[in-house]
Amino acid sequence: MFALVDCNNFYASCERVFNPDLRDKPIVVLSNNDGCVIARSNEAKELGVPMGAPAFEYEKEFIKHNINVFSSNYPLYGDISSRVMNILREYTPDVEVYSIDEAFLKFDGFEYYNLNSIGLEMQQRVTKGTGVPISVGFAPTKALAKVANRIAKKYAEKTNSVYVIDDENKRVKALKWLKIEDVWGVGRKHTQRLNNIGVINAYQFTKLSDSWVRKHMSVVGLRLKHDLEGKPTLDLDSPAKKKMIATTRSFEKMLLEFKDVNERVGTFAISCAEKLRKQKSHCNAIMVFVNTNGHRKDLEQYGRNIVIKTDYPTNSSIDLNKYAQLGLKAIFKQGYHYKKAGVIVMGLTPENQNQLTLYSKPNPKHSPIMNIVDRMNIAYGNNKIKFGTQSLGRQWKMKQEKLSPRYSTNLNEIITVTV
DNA sequence: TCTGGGGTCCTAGGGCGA
DNA sequence: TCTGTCGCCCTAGGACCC
Repeated sequence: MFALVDCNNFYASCERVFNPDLRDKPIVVLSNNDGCVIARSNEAKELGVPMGAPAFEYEKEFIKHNINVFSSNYPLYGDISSRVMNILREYTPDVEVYSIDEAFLKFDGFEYYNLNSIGLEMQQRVTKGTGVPISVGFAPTKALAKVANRIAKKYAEKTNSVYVIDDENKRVKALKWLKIEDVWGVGRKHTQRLNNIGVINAYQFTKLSDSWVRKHMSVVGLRLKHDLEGKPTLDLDSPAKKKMIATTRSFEKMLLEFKDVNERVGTFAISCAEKLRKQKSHCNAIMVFVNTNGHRKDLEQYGRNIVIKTDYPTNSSIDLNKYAQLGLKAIFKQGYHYKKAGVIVMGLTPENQNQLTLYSKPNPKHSPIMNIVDRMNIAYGNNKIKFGTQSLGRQWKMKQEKLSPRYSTNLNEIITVTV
């Protein structure tokens, strides 16, 4: 059996952990730059705030309904997430952390246990240990565990947020209840295609022929179908090393000058290099992209990307900064209002398994320099060490006007209690 | 005036060597 | 030496996830 454990309204719940006054009050959490709503408490959902709502359009609603608005605080959410996952690991060694707020657990050999009561116990332990409420769904396959979890969440009062699909009747009933667009792995395009042939719920999907599903939804769709039929096809994934690393941002205002965009792109490349060194990898290619603001129909649009192969596998900030600048020079066009840019490093290989190249080799000084840079940044705070293209008096930063303190990861922001 | 960021997997199609 | 075929590799793009 698999379990899918999902934290309820995770970001909003995290904000409540150190601020219990917010219990039962509406909360929304905004994306980077305070752009869109990316998480809502149940109360905010009931007030009709949609997912992805642009914050500026809803400002009046927020005030009118006393909605508590937060900028996203990833250090806090990441820390609470790892605490939740640690508690879950006490129940089974087979845990796949699927996302910041979700994990699949495999319960092999639990045939004679009462899974429902295990679910309730997990829930109590996590809520007591972290303050975050969870929902738990059990089923014989991962896709069905997702369905069970949905039922647990939807009918929280009746199920106590724990639901087990353990017989054929429950499986069929659940699939007939689940709309096709809510099936894990069925997005907008597939929903449209399936609706067109009269499939509106998950049960009808499982009744399609394998060949139709294979043809129109590839092996991914077919695996999903079998999983929903109760034949385990998807197993726990082991935590794989990343295959690409990206740093991309929208700008707080539109940029016109090459030097301004170049400074951002350089900083993104350096950030990618730091992430590479953290996971002890090298990359052999780097992509740089720029985009204008697609929402501004009144302005001329432009967007391009370029991939540059590096001369040798590298994770040096100096190298990647250099390639990023070369890339930007190649794609930047004067006269456009740039709103977004990014750097993605690809072709990742372990640091200690380098393919030798015939004509060029890495500068042997880079590795020790990067080592010192990383150590200084840890000791004195991030971004203290700057590289050539970066401005010393960096003016720009993400808009985060409603940021809560990093209660659990920064000593200076720890909660204070007055008696 | 303001509209996120970071990933994965799969397929089709072209280039290329055996 | 030329040509056809097969399979591998690479890339772009599509679809999905949170």
